[in-house]
Amino acid sequence: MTAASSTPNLQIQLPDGNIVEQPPSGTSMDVAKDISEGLARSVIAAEIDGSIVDADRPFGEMSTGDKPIALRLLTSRDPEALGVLRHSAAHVMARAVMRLFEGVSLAFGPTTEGGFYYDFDLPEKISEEDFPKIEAEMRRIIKDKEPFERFALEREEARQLCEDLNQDLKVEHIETGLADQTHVSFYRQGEFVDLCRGPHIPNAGKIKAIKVMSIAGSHWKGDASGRYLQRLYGTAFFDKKELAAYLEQIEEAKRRDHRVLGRQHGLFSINPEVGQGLCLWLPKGAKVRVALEDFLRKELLSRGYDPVYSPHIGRVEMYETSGHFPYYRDSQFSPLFGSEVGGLLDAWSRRLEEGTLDSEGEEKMIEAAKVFGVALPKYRSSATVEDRQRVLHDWQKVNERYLLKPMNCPHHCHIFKAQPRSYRQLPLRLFEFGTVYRHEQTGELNGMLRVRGLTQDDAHIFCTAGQVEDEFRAPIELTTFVWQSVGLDDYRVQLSLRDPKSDKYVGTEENWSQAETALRSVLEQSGLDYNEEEGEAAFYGPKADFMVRDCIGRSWQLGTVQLDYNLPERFKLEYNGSDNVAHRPVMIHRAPFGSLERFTGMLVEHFAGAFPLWLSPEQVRVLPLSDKYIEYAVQVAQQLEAEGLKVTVDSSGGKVQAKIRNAQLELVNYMAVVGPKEAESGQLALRDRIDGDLGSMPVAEAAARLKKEVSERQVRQVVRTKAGNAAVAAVDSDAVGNEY
RNA sequence: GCCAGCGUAGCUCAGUUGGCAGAGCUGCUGAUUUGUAAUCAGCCGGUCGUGGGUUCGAGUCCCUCCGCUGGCUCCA
Repeated sequence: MTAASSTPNLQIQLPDGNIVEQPPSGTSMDVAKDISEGLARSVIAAEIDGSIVDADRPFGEMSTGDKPIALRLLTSRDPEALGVLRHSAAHVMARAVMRLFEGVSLAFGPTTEGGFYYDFDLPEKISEEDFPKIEAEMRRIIKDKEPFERFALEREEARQLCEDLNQDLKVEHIETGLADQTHVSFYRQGEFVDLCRGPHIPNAGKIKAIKVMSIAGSHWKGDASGRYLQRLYGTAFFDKKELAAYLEQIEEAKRRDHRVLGRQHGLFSINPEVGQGLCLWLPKGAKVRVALEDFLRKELLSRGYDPVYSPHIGRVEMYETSGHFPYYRDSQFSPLFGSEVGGLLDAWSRRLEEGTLDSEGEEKMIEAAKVFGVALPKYRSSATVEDRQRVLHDWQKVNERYLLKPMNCPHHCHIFKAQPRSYRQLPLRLFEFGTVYRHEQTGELNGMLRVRGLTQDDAHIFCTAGQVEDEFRAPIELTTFVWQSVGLDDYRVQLSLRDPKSDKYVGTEENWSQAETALRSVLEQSGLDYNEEEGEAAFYGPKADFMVRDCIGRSWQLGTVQLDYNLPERFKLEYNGSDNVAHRPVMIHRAPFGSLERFTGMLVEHFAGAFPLWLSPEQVRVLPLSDKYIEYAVQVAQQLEAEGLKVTVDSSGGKVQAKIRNAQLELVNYMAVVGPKEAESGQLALRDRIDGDLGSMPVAEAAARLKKEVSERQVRQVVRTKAGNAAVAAVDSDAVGNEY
């Protein structure tokens, strides 16, 4: 197609298999132009041999050998293109900020799931009032349609350039983060030059819709002790309609906020006087939880789990054995001491460990302990800090210290140990809805999603190494079953494996590779969508975490299945094998819900408060036409209750229209209107929250209908249609079972 | 824990340059006796998150603490 030149042309293979030729200076854009001007206009970037690059990168820079270069032209229709657009929009935003503010130091500006951000260090505080002028400046930049021009420099030149530009964070990054690079790339857009890996869109005019979303704090390279930066969030799209839809989705998420709906519908309450992060389950919320617990308990019992119970506190020594106490000390509530001097010795011991206790302070501690009647004769004669700590620790051991339990597993390990175990008893599956307490940082607390007192649907499976595969498969099947039962069918799994280069892991090499192979093969067989993350495993074993996507597209990390080689070792768990020799079991932690608090909060948002019948705290409300029919209404309610349904009677005055409106707004699944006709014939007029009036029918018929819906755990997915419109619409009124 | 914003009745919110604390819903009382998304009237309800300061005077301006929200860091 193009004229031959002295250097040999490169072969470019298009997705349809066709091969075109380009000189080494040719670009993806040139290929596009050869195909059509229209295509060239819509090209955003290119995928070359699997990596995404600028559309104007010469092929010569990227040719790796004699194979044809695989080229895919990306337009706004390709999902990858949006990321490129947003990254460029981040540059545009940074450029606008530099035009508007003095002394801006640029950090990083990556894309995120919903848009992008850019971190800045600048003397002035950016506030929301600045957003309109930042957006206006961005629009001016976009209107100029200036290109993004890439150039590469040697590291030292690059460092010098950043220094000349007064970009000290970039200088630091070149010196540290990019220390192993010989060349680094920059992008220039008009007066704005930024150290950047790219790729970028051909010119700023491709950005059709932008919005600056929010401002927040962040830290340089994520180090909480590092330099404090201001993070400006924004988003960008190829189309104004897409931006509007995105903003609408955010509004929708706000309307579904479980904290708002939880209060509005009387599900739960979190009150600072009760305690930060400690939730009160109000009767209606508790009914939802009971339904979830009953459902799961029944499943577990039928799947070979044994119920157990354990107390809310346990001796600190047990958590020293498990390793939780020393390792997670800062996110636990302080220990409860059997003796009033316990707190003093604890603080004393910590100071010794931190090395923050001078001899004067040490003397004061000794004196203070004496006041409490505690003499520690061996303390002074102990030479080393370790010996002194041991003296304190020995005293603490005989004087009880308890921890509000942060984990159930140590208790369950002791249940395993409570009797001699034979291989014939394995796998042993112990489950408990165990409430644990963790002193989460104040800034982390979030409604029911992050609390300080939470109930895990916890279980620990003790099994032989050979049983790992089966015992890993079963909880995964259970988890997916449980989620489908509540109407969640969009999920994926993250398999977290060890980092082969690290030595922080416990357990033998053989166990790990055997376990990782087993987990991978289970996930492979299950057909689940999963990805592997090397280095993300816990130090004690590999794990599979479940991410669920709710009906408005948000991801939640909920259930988990984790292998553990550590606790059986620490608690010296053993079973007698068929060879009559003691063996160490493998332990599996698993929780399909994660925590009842978080799971319920997520469900509230997923259903926008409108629970399916089987989970609903108020399944039927009987509405007497007037006071005259309250008696009959109560009778109907009793009949429905006798069938196991959750029923209330609205005995307030007023018209039935008002009662219906209230019941609809309170998301009661079914209404039963009763008046003279029904009272005479032993009927009720059933009204469905979703489909409206279903007509009169005998009470028994209505009960049977609802019982069927409950037992099938039907999820008739509900979606709010428009802003402020409380109407709920069935996506598919013929939906049965768990499908929607 | 760090940064920013916010805190007025049970809930949602108004409250002007500093000048007598308001509305709707909820709740209570009464009237109404109702057929598939709002019957009417009256009443109750607040040390304006806490403590201090500036001022003749503070919901409003300043400081402290507490709490909430968003983000950062963390998440066994």
